[in-house]
Amino acid sequence: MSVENWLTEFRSQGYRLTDARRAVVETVAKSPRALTPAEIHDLAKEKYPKLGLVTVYRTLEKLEELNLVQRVHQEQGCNAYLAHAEGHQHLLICQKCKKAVYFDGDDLNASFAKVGEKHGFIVQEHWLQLFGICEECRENE
Amino acid sequence: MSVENWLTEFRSQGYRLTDARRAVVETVAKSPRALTPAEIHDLAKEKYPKLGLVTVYRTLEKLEELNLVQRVHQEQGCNAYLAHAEGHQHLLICQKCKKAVYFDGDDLNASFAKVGEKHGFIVQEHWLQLFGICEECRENE
DNA sequence: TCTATAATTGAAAATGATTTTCAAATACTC
DNA sequence: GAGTATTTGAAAATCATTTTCAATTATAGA
Repeated sequence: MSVENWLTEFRSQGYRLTDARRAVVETVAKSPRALTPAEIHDLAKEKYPKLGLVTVYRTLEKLEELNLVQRVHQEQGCNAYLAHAEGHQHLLICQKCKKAVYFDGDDLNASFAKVGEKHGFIVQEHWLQLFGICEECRENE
Repeated sequence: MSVENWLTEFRSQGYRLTDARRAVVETVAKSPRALTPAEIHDLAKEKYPKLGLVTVYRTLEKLEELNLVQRVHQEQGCNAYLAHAEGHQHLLICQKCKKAVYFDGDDLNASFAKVGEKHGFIVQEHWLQLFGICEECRENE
């Protein structure tokens, strides 16, 4: 989904379109990797210098509510945000450059249900994230 | 691994055995679900009333370092600790009572490697957690 | 275009979790 | 049992996040 779509989505929920929000949305939408609120603040200030960190938090809250971004959990912390993929997707993250790629794991659902059954659980959700090294990073060693 | 083993392990690393540590270790080792530092503090104070929250943090740090506990990530937060399983294991967590059960997912490794390959990644680690409702909780509806 | 108004803003203060500091208490070695 | 280095809890410091609030701004309607 493009930056414009995000902004339209924002408007259609009754939220106003401001320069501050535009700067945050563009920053997150264009990033190849998950960013923390502080990182978003730093990057987005280049577009809109007056931007306050509080507004970053408030905008992320709304973007999460509209399902346009998701929070990403990593060893280094659980407060980074990434543009959300359509449908149910999983993440593949490069341990070096932190680039995130979505993949679908539909074929794994049956295995997950079976594992649950074995332990008396009815599985309703799952979290799956793969970590590795991407091609680019391997080449630039 | 039993509480006594944990304490022995502690000693063999040169750490001293104190009542405060014993209380923390017993609390975490015996819990069927992941606990936050504050929860551990509350529970362990029943065994050792003088216990300070700071000591809970410090003891958890050491237990994590010795691979006796692991941090568990959940929707509600990422600061809960659980006794670690032997070898590489995954978690199945009840969304109602929060009980955690380990399972091994060795048969999934090949699928994970293949997903990575498709995107140019060499997969080195993965995080997998299943959430559902356990048998007991279904019965007590 | 101009105006009225409600939403949004950033700064500062408040909060909550975690970490650091430090003097007193203590586990362990000899 | 004495000496010493480790560990302790309380209080202070830190850091991320949230709340408060007066000033600013986007938008709807004149």
